[in-house]
Amino acid sequence: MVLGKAGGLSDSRAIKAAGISNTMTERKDIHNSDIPIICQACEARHKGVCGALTSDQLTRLSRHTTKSAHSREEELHNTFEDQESYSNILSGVVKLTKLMSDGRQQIVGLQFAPDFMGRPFSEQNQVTMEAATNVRLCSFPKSVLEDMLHEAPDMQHRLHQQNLEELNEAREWLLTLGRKSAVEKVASFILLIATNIDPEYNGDDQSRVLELPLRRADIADFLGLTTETVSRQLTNLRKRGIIEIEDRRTIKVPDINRLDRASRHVGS
Amino acid sequence: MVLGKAGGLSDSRAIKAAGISNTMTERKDIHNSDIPIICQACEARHKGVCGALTSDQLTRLSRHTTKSAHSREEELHNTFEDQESYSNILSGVVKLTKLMSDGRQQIVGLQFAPDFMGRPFSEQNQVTMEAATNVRLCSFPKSVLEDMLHEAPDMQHRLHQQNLEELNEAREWLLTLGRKSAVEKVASFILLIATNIDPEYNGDDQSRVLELPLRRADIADFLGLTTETVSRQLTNLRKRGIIEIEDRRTIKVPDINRLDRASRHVGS
DNA sequence: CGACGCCTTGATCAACTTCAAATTTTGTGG
DNA sequence: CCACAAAATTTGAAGTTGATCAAGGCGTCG
Repeated sequence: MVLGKAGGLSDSRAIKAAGISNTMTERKDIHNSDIPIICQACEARHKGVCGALTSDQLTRLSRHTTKSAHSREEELHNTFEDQESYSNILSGVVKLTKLMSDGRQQIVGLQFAPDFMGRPFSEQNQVTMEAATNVRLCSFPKSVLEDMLHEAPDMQHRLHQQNLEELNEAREWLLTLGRKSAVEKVASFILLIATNIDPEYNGDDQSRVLELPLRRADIADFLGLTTETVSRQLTNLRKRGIIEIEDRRTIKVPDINRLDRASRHVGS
Repeated sequence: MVLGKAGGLSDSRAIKAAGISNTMTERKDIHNSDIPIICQACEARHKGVCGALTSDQLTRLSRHTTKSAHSREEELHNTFEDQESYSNILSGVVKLTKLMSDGRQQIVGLQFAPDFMGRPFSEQNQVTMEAATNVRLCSFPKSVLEDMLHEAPDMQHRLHQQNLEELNEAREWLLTLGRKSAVEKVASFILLIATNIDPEYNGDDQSRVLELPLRRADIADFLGLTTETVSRQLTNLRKRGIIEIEDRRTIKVPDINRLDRASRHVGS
């Protein structure tokens, strides 16, 4: 992953590990003194695959690590500087899409920080990865990561866990695509975002404001609908008071339980 | 898994390991002399997770192994004789389904021999397992298998591989459910069966006869359609000469490439 | 035979798509 | 900051696909 847009003209900036500054909050507990600086503020060290590594292993891995930034709609590849690589998502949302020869398209998954991107020990699965929002990645050469996987079974295990989670999500989505109406699909999507983006609480527990990481056309590709239908169902939900549309990318959910009900019930 | 139909009245027969006979062809190369008899003819020893075990490990596992038979439509549980368990599919097809509270249903995956059923190291994923055809299982207590997984990293690895394969299939199916027309869906289903059931060749490479493991209602639940639509699209394909319907459960595919085209193209 | 389960076929209907156009938002250059 | 062009979204009207409702056929099992 990293460096993009097939053609070559890309505005992604690759930042050598050493030169990082803005996102790295270097002050931390003393316990972190042996954690590589580049890793200290990284979510992947807690919830991601890197959490399985000792500080020594982390140090070795970090020596080959490269961070990079990518802008919206950029295609992400598992290559960096001619090396095959894997990445962790540091921030942003990545969409996994499948394309048919006649142009029909389906988003088959979304990945959020601190997900791991790539498929060690597995052949291609014919999905393309695209930045849905601006995205920052932390990438390592395949070989280095694979060595690490061999010596840290826990890391393999975490990867397995993530893959199982993806399988659960894919199956949940099969139900959504196969059996839900257009409104239910849109409600399900908003709910998915609400549960994956760290929610911004708004006084009480129920009301929250969401930043949609996808534009209408992407939502449509995710839900197997058209942009027009997505738009119509959003206004449908708005008129029923289930959501408020603050601006096209931001939605307020006054009562998440009502939204949840809307994602599983046909009637009004 | 094993023993079924929630209620209790079930015609599944549990057969203690020692007493197996019919499906076990005991003659085998001398190399197999140290392979447990119960495992000798088992596909799971080659393509399944058991393939990662040494004959010693296999022997230990087989001591706690129980084979069982289940009939069509029986619900399969991860329990046997009050023990939680995992299973390998010896023969038959198992459907994984999701159910909504209002009765809508979606099949989210099919499993064929010698797939492993169960989710070591993972919480529930809210799917129910049902025998689509008559099914034979080989089950082990959870604890025994989990111990085995700990001492045989290769077995974990195979399990991971199978899960990745399931993820690929689920994502492929997301494309089918989200973006294909009814005919394309039905064609895709037949193609899926053709590639998963060991095909019965018919002279040349292209023509083959398939036994459908699902009835129309199940196919509909798999494709997110109604039985009526499935039926209509099958006759549609028949009239176009892409399939021949020998009897409701058996279909002949004269040219698999035409079927493949039908699964991805809209027109006639 | 007769009942039941399963599948097919037909007619009508509703949901979603398609086509078309208006409106809002965003980006760019002066 | 404004003007203007391009992109994204919304809205409307008409068209299609697949669902729903309703019969009828076929095969199996008692």
